[in-house]
Amino acid sequence: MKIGVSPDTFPPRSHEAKRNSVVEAAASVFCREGFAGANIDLIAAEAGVSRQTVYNHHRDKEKLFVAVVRDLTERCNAGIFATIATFPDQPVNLEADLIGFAMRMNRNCICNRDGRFLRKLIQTEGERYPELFAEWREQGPGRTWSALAARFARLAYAGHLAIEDPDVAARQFLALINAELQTSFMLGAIPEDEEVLQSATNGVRTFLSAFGRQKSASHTARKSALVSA
Amino acid sequence: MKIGVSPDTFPPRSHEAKRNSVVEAAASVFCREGFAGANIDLIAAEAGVSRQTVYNHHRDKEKLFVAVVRDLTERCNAGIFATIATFPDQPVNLEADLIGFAMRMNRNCICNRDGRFLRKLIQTEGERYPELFAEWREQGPGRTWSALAARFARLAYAGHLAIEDPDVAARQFLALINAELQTSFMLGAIPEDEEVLQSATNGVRTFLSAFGRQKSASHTARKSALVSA
DNA sequence: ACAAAATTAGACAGTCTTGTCTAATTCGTC
DNA sequence: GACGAATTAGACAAGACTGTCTAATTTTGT
Repeated sequence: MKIGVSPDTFPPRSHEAKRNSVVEAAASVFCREGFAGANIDLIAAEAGVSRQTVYNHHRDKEKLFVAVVRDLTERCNAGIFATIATFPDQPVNLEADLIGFAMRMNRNCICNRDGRFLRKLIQTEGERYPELFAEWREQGPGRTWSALAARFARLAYAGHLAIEDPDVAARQFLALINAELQTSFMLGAIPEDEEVLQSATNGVRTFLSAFGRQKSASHTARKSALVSA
Repeated sequence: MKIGVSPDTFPPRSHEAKRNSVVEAAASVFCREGFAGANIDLIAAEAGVSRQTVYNHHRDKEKLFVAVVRDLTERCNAGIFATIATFPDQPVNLEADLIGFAMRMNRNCICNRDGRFLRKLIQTEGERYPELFAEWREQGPGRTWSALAARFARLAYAGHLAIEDPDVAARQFLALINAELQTSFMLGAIPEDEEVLQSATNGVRTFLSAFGRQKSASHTARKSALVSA
């Protein structure tokens, strides 16, 4: 097929490009419909590919599902580590810097397409593939949490925070910055930027009230600084 | 109801009891297999009832699903309100009382059967039934969060806490006490009592570090009080 | 005990889905 | 341009599931 003359004819794609199309379409359909409800014909159509091509690349539905989860896990972990690399080790304005970091974490790792998809697949099919998700658990939460904990430990060592257990603090940091987004996450919705910013801001402020050294960020003194929705 | 004579013969159950059996079995199967993967024959078998009886009580699969969600929503809300009624309005030992409340919340509302099932159904099928889950959202998180916020506002008014926005504090309280259970929740696992206690204890301590009035609960002064896993 | 209502097992048609197969077409590469 | 590999559309068998129907049995209310 030569470059499309008509507007609805797409240029041909390579072998690898088709493989990726299939995995992406499969991720979308598995998330929407669940494993049992996902229809291979629909995946093929959504990938712009024939059904036989799906079976050529991935032997059967189950292998395709595993490929989807591995792919998402890998990309999500890469994104999380890339974002953790932007952690404010030498903060200028600790509150502002942590809010910025929280926003990057939310936008690039938790609320983006891959993050939402992976979370939903783990939630819906986690019990069906124990070994697959044990693998995710080790490489995902296990390593990313301790990487984040190390950054917080560094901040504490430099005297910016008073943290006793960095692992606990890291988990609580993540919990706090997402505290107001739980309902959206449950329903699979994509929260608005404003919501994300508000949740991150309120979360970081409470985090600093608990772990900050100077009392400037204390709750009793920040009445006028509340985020206006 | 006559007691069964032979050990593997169950006594007959009333019309209503069978209806409940069906809804309970359906909740279990919908959660395990998803809506598309749920098999009516399996639900009937698990309920100890014939397939036709399922169709007699609930016209079709979709109606049955809706009945399951409404039932779970109602029971979960009742449980949450009953638990909120045990909130420590006149705390003796604020930390211990809040940890106790957090444990009740977790055990009776979040980690119990109904809570896990409802959460999973919302996560997996929420997008398919927008109006049904909008209803849950209003009656569940909407009302329970503000009820909890009212209790925190009362504690603040009585001088036990320094809270600026009770709604934010309530959401952050819930986020903190579950901060260490997120991975278990994702995989649908039932966390051990020890895990729940540790998460609740660490969460309440951080909450009090941020919102407490007296500095006795401050992070810098509680090194020796850390929960031993 | 009797009549009405509910329940049961099983058969059944209709639909859908998976995974295979084939023959024709297109693509990548030399 | 030509050859081998990849892709395509479509048919196809095998199986699973939903929802209906029937005839027999059991339960419930009176």
